[in-house]
Amino acid sequence: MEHPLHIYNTLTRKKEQFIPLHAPHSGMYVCGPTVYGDPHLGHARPAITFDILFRYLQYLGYKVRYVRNITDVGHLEHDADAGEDKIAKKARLEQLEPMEVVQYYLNRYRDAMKALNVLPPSIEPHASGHIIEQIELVKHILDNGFAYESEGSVYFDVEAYDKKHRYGILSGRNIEDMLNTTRALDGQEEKRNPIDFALWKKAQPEHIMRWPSPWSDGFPGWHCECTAMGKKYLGAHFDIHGGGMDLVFPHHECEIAQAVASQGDDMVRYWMHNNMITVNGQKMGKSLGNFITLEEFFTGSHAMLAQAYSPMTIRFFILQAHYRSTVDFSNEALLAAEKGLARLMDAYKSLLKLQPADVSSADISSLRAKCIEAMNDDLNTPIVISHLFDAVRLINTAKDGKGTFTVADLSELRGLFELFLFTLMGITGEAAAAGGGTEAFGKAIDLLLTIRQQAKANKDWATSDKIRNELTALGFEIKDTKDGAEWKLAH
RNA sequence: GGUUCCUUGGCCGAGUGGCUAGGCGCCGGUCUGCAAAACCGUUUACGGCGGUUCGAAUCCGCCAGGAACCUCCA
Repeated sequence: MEHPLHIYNTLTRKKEQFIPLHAPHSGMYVCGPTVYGDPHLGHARPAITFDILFRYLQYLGYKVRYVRNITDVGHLEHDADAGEDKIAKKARLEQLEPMEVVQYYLNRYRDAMKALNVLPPSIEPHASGHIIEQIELVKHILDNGFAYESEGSVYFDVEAYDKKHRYGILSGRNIEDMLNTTRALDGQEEKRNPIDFALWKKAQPEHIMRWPSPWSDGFPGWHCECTAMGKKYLGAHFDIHGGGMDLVFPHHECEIAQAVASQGDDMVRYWMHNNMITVNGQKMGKSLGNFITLEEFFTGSHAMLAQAYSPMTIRFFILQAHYRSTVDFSNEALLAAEKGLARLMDAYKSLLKLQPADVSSADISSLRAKCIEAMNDDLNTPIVISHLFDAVRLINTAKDGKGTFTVADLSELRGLFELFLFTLMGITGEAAAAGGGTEAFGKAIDLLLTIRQQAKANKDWATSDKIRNELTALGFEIKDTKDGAEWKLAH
C-alpha cells in the first residue's frame, strides 16, 4: 500500500497509521443498539461509518472480525424506577416477555440495516447471553482491589483506581472535577464515592430480568458487557473499538477502567467515534424525542419530512459528511443528496453505454489514487465522492459527444464506480427503479417510447406528448437524448 | 460550573499556511417541436477584533454564538 490507512484515535486525539496487532487478521468492536425502540436516523450513523471501515479493511486484505453487540440488559433508569432497566420496564408496560421486546426491535433494527445495505457484522453477541463472562470480569476487578461489594451490589472504586492509573484518560476529565459535577443517582448511599459506577446491581423484587451471582440475584452494570464480550471474541488486546461520540463518557471511559483494573492494561489500540446527527442544531436522540425513525424516512410518514427518502439517499447523505463531523438533518439537505446520488447513478449507466475510441480526451489515471488517498485519510468519504463527481463530468461530456475514452479507460472508470461507490461505500444499483421491474415490463415501456418516437417523426406532438405525460403521471421519468428516449421509475 | 469541540458562500459540506473541493439551488448560454435531462459558464465564503508570518479559512489570544458529554443515549 502506497498510502497506508490512517485513522483518528480519540485517545491520542491524532490521526494514526493503522497497524493491526495480528495482521492479516484485524478485530473491531462497535457498540450496537439498545433494542427497546425503533431504529432512528441516529442509529444509521455508526452503523454506516463502521460498515465503511469494515468494507475498507477487507478491501485492504485483512481478515476482519467485526463484533457489534446487542444491548438487551442493564442501562438503569434514572427516575423513580430505581434499579429497573429499560428492557424490563418496556416489557411490563406492553405485557410482553423481555426477550420478546428484544426480538421485536432487533428484527426491526436488522431490517433497517439491511435496507441501508449495512453488512451484518461477524458476530452480534447479546449482553444477556454473556452474564457468566460479565460476572467473571467483576470477580477479577474485585480480586485486584478496584471494586467493593455493598448491599449485594458491586461498585467500581474509582478513587482507588485513579491512584494507580488514570480515570478520565479518554474523555480528558479528572476526578476532582467529576466529584463536583456528578449528580445524585439511585443507589448513591451504597457507594463510597458518587463517581463510582455499578459493576453488578442487586435486583429489586419486581425486577424480572435477573441472574444469580456471588453477590445477589441481579444484573450486570451497563459497562460490563462490552468489556466482557470484546475480550471473549477479540481477545485481551484488539485493534479498534468504535461507537458514537456520546459514548466516550462514561461508557468507554469505564470500559477502559474495567479492562485495566481486570487485566492491567486496556484492550483497545484505536478508539474511534462517529459524531452525531442533529436536528436544528441539536442531537437527534431518544431522550429529546426529536428523532425520526428510519422507517419514517423510507415511507415519508413524519410531519418533519417533505417526502419519502430511499435508504440509499439516507446512506449517501451520511457519507457526504465526514464521520467525525456533525451532520444536520433537513429536507433541503436530503433532497440535495437524493439529486446528487441520482446524478452519480445516471452517469454510471451512461458509462456502460459509451462506445470506446482510439484515444481518451481526458486523463483519468489519477482518480483511483486520489480516492484511495481520501479513504486512507481517516475514511474521508466526502472527498471520495467529490472525485467521483469529477468522473461524472467527464462521462457526461463523452456522452454528449464532446469527448472519448479508450477501452482501457472505460474499464477503469467502471472499476472506479464499482469499487468506491458500490463495494466500499455500499451504494446499491437499481434500488429505486427495481420495484417490480421485469424484463417484459421494461420492454413494454420501450415499445411505448418507440411509438412516441414515430409520432415525433411525424410531428404528431399531441400523441408524443400524451405518451410522455401519461407515463410521467404514472411515475416514470422520460428523458430525450440523442439516441432516443430513456426512462426510469421515479421513486 | 467542568471537560471536549464547533462557527465556511442561498442550503449542505470538504479543506490545518500560499494552489478551483464537491453536491444542491440561482442566473446566463448550448441542445430540444416544447419540456426534462445533459453540457458549458457566472455568482455569493471562511462569526467578530487583534496578533504571528512575505503570506492565514488554516497557527496564537480575546470576544460573541452554538453543540456534545458530565444521567440512558449511536
